[in-house]
Amino acid sequence: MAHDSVQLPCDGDGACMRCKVTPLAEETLTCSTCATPWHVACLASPPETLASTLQWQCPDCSGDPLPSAAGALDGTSSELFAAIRAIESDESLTEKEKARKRQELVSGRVEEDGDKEKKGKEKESSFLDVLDGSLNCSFCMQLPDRPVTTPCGHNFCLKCFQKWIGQGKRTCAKCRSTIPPKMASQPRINSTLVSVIRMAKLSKSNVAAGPMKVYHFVQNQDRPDKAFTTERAQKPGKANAASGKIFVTVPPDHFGPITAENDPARNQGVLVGECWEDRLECRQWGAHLPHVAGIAGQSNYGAQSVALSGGYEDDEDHGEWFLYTGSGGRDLSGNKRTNKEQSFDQKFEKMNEALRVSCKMGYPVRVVRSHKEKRSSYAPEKGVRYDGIYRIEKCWRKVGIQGFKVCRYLFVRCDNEPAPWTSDDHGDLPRPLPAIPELKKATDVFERKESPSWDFDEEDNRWRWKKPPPPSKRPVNAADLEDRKRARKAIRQAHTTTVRERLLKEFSCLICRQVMNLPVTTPCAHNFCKSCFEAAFSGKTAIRERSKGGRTLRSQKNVLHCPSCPTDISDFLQNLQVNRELMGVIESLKQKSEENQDAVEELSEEQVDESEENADIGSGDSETAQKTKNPDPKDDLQNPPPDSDQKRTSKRMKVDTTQVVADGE
DNA sequence: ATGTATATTCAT
DNA sequence: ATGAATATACAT
Repeated sequence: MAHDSVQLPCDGDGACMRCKVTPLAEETLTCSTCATPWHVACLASPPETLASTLQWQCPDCSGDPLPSAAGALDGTSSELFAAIRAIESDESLTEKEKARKRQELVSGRVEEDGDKEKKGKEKESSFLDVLDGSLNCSFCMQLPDRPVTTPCGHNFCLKCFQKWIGQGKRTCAKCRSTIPPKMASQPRINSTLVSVIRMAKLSKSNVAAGPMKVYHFVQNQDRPDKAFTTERAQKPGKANAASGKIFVTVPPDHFGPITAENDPARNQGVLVGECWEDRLECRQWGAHLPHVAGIAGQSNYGAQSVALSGGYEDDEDHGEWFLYTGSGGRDLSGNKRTNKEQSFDQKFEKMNEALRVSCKMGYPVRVVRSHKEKRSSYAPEKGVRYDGIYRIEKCWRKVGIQGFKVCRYLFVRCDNEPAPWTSDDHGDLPRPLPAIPELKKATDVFERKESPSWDFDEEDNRWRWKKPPPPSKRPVNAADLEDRKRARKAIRQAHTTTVRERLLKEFSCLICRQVMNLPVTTPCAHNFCKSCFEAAFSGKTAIRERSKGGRTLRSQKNVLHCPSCPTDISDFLQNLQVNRELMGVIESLKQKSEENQDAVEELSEEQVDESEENADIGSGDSETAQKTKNPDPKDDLQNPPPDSDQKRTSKRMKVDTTQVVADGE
């Protein structure tokens, strides 16, 4: 640990046992598990977001002393922070009252703004009561939908705010402060507030549905350590950077979400809401590979991802859907990398054609938004953010703002996780296409005729591959391949280790402590290797005496004790039988463990590729993966079932030994 | 193979 | 503002 490792909670008097100061209430954090108060300033890794604050566990309970990263909260957030903690630590409420308040939360309203259909009259939740309505949008008096926050610290729904601005108003509807032109023209969604509202709903569903629902939505505290860059890249900063290692194991032409199976580094996949510093770092996690270009794709195959970076002024972002402009049409001769001036028409070729193919096939297209997109309220404040899967529903050409033709694409979100800007507790549902006025003047309109590859499954209630994704045409580079092999090997070895451990634990000889060879089970139900057992009685066996025959036999017989207990097992010794049932179990377990080992060693590169492609089919939906996966026996080795088999066998073993014991007696 | 385009990034 | 390094796709 790089930081000071001493971490102590507050004592009975509320004083921090580390700095001896009694912190203010706002500086105290209570562990969600053990309810111990801690001084925030003395924590090695204080929670960085409000969401993580609510569920914060103290170092003792989490056992997870992550290095600290500065996570300064702005003024608005601090208010919220205090308000939320007020709910948490409201001592005027008994547990019963808290439960009742929670119940009210459960029955609280579902937030919908005026533009959508109201879902009946819903009463204010206790969450709002506690916050004193301070978060509410002053226009619709509801928790803000797509919240935006003015510099004067007042919150509104994006749509309410835009309506207000649209009426020519330039003062805050709540305090009459002047709204800066930038805020008026480019309101940005307050992601902290999104988290707060989402969290309120979480705590709601938490009470209603028992276990906390896990949302696959990340804030930056969940990000891994700084992405790797090559030595070369580190010298002059990120200019002239080599791209650095790609952490995920998807081929470059992989369509759809990047799932945990393809994330050996974190076993998590690329989650909606994940942010990166820049395009290079984004590339390292596979969300959008091109370092410069906005479209990733191949003209004869399809487009896998796009970046909304504000490079084309015709772009129009509505969050769940947007109008995207194709690339090209600009003279970039020389070493220019930016030239906003369009000097010729765009055509459906190269990347623009790749997008059209994805439209035609209904492929899932990953979307990242860059902070450079200044005109969109949905762009992140900084860096590049993964916003999930979209489909291209239509494309066409029109005359762009600069007078030359541009390719146009209607992107509509279709992800199973909620977008980073909504506080919804569910992903996208199929929605009607928006009306596009510019389509009236469009040429070369193209609409998908066939059924889309990625579509909503009404039974599963989620988006998934309805047709197999196109097979990867791109070889995976050797380094990646090695990574993948290593990752798989590690997983399998973890499994074989547990098999071994179980073998040792349940089937070890009480004498040599090894897995039994030719197991014998005594009437007193102790198990040994036959050889160990016999060796324990070498020179003492009664067998020889017996072979002499005669009446004195019984009286001559020695009393021989079981090596593990005082039971006389001399009779058993005289007719020593290997427990063949038990031996069978042990043999099969040993074999299984060895097969797994062999599988690790024998797996050729082709086989890795093959299984990787199979895994691709279900990416974004593990259940689908199961359904569509080839019934290749190797798959079983690669994804061994959980240890249900083992439990069964070990149970059977117990029955068997009882049988043996009964027989013996 | 070689050259060029591309919605980047950083230094000069 | 402008140039250089960089990776991918695609044309030559």
